[in-house]
Amino acid sequence: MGVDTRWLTPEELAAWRSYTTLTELLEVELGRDLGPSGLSYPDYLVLVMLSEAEPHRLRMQELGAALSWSKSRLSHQLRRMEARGLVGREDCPSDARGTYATLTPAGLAAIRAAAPLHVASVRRLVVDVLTGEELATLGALSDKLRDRLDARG
Amino acid sequence: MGVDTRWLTPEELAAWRSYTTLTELLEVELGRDLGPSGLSYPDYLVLVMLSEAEPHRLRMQELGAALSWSKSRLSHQLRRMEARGLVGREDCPSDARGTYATLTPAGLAAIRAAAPLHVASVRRLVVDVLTGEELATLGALSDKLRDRLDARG
DNA sequence: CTCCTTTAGTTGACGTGTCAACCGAAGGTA
DNA sequence: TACCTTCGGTTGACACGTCAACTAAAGGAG
Repeated sequence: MGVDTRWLTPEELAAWRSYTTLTELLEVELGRDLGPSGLSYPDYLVLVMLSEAEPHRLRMQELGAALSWSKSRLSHQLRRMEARGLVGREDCPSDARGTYATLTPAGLAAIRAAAPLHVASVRRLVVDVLTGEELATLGALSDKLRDRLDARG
Repeated sequence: MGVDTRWLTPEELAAWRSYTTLTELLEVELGRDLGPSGLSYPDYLVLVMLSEAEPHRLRMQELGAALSWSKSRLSHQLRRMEARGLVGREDCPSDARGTYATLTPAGLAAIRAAAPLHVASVRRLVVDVLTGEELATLGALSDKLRDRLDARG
């Protein structure tokens, strides 16, 4: 068994490589565009979540779930960001195990400065390159694949 | 200026987040599925390229171009793989600056063992989840975006 | 109350990837 | 010949992310 692998057809392989190559390039490019702001892409994602919360704080728990990040990834990321003064940590009164991640004034200023840059980057590289219909299709296909990922695991 | 940022519409934002979330999850999942083989995803990509070459070797140059990797990324990756005996390095006779990356017997054995695992993973997570038409659409959209990326820079 | 499992989060070691600085050879041009 | 730029590749410092081990509190079951 295992010997009878169903290899990918040339068409399947081509489509798959197109997709993976794109995502790798895109990630690098988005990160580079964000560079001038002094924020990395992970930094940006964290700050977006915190700035959308009211008040500007979230349990590590919720933050991790919203980003689909592992506990340890989040913990490391916040440690680095805390060292740079972008976020803070507070104990949770109602659950002694819990921790709130909070947005500092410096973090708020940073995300406000970076957001226009990032949006312009996303538009230039993706959103404005596709028609509305194409973008919707891309989103729908992504959702379909994601559902399967979540379902199985 | 810059103040008049064209923010993403809710539809655009939703599609964009679907796409990015998917790719993050997918990357983690593909890496995990490859785990039992002892190879990482980057390892796998390098070995695929070398095993497709005849004889089993490529100039760093070509390898980097084929993978769209930076020189330094490739150099680091090969150093680590060489230490594990998966690849070797040879001087290039015709250009004293050049280096060949070569596939060792251990590297060949590793890729032969890992390939069925990886293909099964790609099928399970992506290829077999979509219809042929959907997959082709995904590939075409990726190509379109990639063209724009290459064109601009 | 005691024990046990689950939940929340942190830490350390390690593989990965970026950037910038560097080195030596190749290939002009004067 | 000498000079100068480009090319091919390596290195070091540092940011990122995974896994596995760990601490400590919460929430049951007996």
